[in-house]
Amino acid sequence: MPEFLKDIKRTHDCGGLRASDVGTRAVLFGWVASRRDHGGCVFIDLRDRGGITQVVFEPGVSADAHTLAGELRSEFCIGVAGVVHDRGERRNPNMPTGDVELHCDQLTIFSRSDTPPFEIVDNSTANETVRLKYRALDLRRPSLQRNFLLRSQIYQTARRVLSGHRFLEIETPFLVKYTPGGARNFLVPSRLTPGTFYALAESPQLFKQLFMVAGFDRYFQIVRCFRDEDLRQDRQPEFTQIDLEMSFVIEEDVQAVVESLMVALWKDVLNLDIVAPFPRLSFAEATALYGSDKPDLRFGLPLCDVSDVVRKHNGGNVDMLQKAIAATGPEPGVVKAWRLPAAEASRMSNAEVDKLEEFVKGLGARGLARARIGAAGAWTRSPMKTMSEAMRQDLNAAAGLQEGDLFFLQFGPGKLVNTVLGGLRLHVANKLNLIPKNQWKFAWVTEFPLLERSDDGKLVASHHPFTSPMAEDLDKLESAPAEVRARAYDLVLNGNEIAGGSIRIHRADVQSRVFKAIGLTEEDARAKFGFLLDAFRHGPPPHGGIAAGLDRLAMLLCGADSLRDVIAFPKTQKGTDLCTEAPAPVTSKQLEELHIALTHIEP
RNA sequence: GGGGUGGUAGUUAAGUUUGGUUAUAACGCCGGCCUGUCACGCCGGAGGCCGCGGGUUCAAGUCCCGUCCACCCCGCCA
Repeated sequence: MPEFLKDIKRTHDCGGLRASDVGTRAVLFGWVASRRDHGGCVFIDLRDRGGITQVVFEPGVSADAHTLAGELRSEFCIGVAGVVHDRGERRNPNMPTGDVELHCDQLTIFSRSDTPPFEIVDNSTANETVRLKYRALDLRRPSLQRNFLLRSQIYQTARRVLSGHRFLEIETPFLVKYTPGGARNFLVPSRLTPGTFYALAESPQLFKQLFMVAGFDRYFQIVRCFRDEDLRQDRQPEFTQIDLEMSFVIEEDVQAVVESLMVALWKDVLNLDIVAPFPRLSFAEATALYGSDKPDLRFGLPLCDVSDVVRKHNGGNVDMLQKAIAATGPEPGVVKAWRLPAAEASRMSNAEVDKLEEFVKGLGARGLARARIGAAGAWTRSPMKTMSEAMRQDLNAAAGLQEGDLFFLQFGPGKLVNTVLGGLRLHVANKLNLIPKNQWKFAWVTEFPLLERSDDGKLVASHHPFTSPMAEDLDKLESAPAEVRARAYDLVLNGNEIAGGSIRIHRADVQSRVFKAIGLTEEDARAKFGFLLDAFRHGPPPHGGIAAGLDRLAMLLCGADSLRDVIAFPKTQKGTDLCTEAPAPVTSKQLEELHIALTHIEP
């Protein structure tokens, strides 16, 4: 008696059989996706990662197999052998294998299954919580299997493209020295040196710069990074980057490599031809027009800065606007407007418009000044009734307002105004379905500010302290440091930041001026990055690089809604893994070994 | 740290506004019948700490307070 696995080997996967296989014997292994038991005749949909094939059990073909098939239930793992038959008139056009079926004459049940906690189907309605708990079952769903197939293709393409550009794949440590600034690190206690800690690397940044000093010239790595920050739909505490660094380059060289990678990814994964080079816009343009440094360019509807108009009229007899432009300090007050043209505005009821105020309050706004434009530029339903006619007319002209338009004003610190109006632009566009599907709008956002104010008003590096300032702004490093632009660039796709990088500083004099600008003394710098500064004393090449978020790329290429659908074992928003129940307490013995005592919390 | 949405059979939801008999449905599950289904069909059945803890009340899924969990967002993410 021939045995499955030993004598009877798999001949196809469950997506492979076609009309051309009719008449041949085939052996399939997989899981019972569904059964339709007609008593005298049993149908099984058999699923594996390749697809689904209908298997038929009839007493006339094999009484044993037919009897055993009566025991089959969802998610039993089985092997079947038999002859491939043409389904003729009864074919199923909805399945790739729908022209054929396997008439099973040998069946083995490898293992049985409890009733699954949710149905293993593509359009599963099961709550994500229960799916994450039973992640292995969730990962059986064809749509998730496809996501990981595409993700695997991304690794292959990245390696092929970058190797083709002479990049060397070299690994860097995860257990690294804690460096302050930037993302919060996960800490790992050292048992061998009690009282000291490693940090989990938030990125290989400093190591890849050492590679350039080492003369590797071009490095890349598909690398896990760890950041102990709050999670989002597009942010996980551990995530994967396609990280690269190149010597003897300027911005365009790095960007060209990334563009070639994107072109190849879209071709290999989606068989789409995207056009490079991608358009460029400066950080100043992006935030001015879209209120964001990662603008969604699939639709227009830009913002409009009307600070000058309001300033010219000294607030136009509206108290809150007067106060807004009078604000001074590190964050001068701005007034920005957003116009929703009549065609779209007519699709929003006044009640819906009023609801937008609640939405923007959630973004941190105090309120939402707004108006519907009536005949002859009159403002209706506006809370700013005291506004002077002169300023109203100037605002109409500045924003290009026409009858039927909706008009929104936001004022205050520039960053908040941009968050609010940029968020409103996206919110309304989503609500009104103004964002075209199946479009890929890549863009480089360039000329980021080198420095920014932290909460306590001190200047900090906005990217990292090794980012090179733009040559034309170098002389402002001491006189107007906040205005210095960096040789930094982000790649943006459909409103997502998918890569970010910069040309680095390789000159010691520039590096110490940047340290000085962020209030870092020579001693501080040595304590924090001494190993890098030491290396840079021995002929560092000019260099720059970038890191692309592989998970976000996978999410976009898969059309997934969340990073959790392209990461095999993702964390929840509180950073827990519902499948393994990490993080978890450890024993007091383990803590003792590490010389760690818990305060306030019992182990 | 802050704002919002949700939690009711295995699953997805209704019921909560206005407290009142035995908490409803679909899918799934179990048993029976069925040789052409593919959302199979027909007959029968089981299945509930209404997230958890307190309170108000003659009476709480429903009202109040607290808390936990999940999701979305702001801050944060050099």
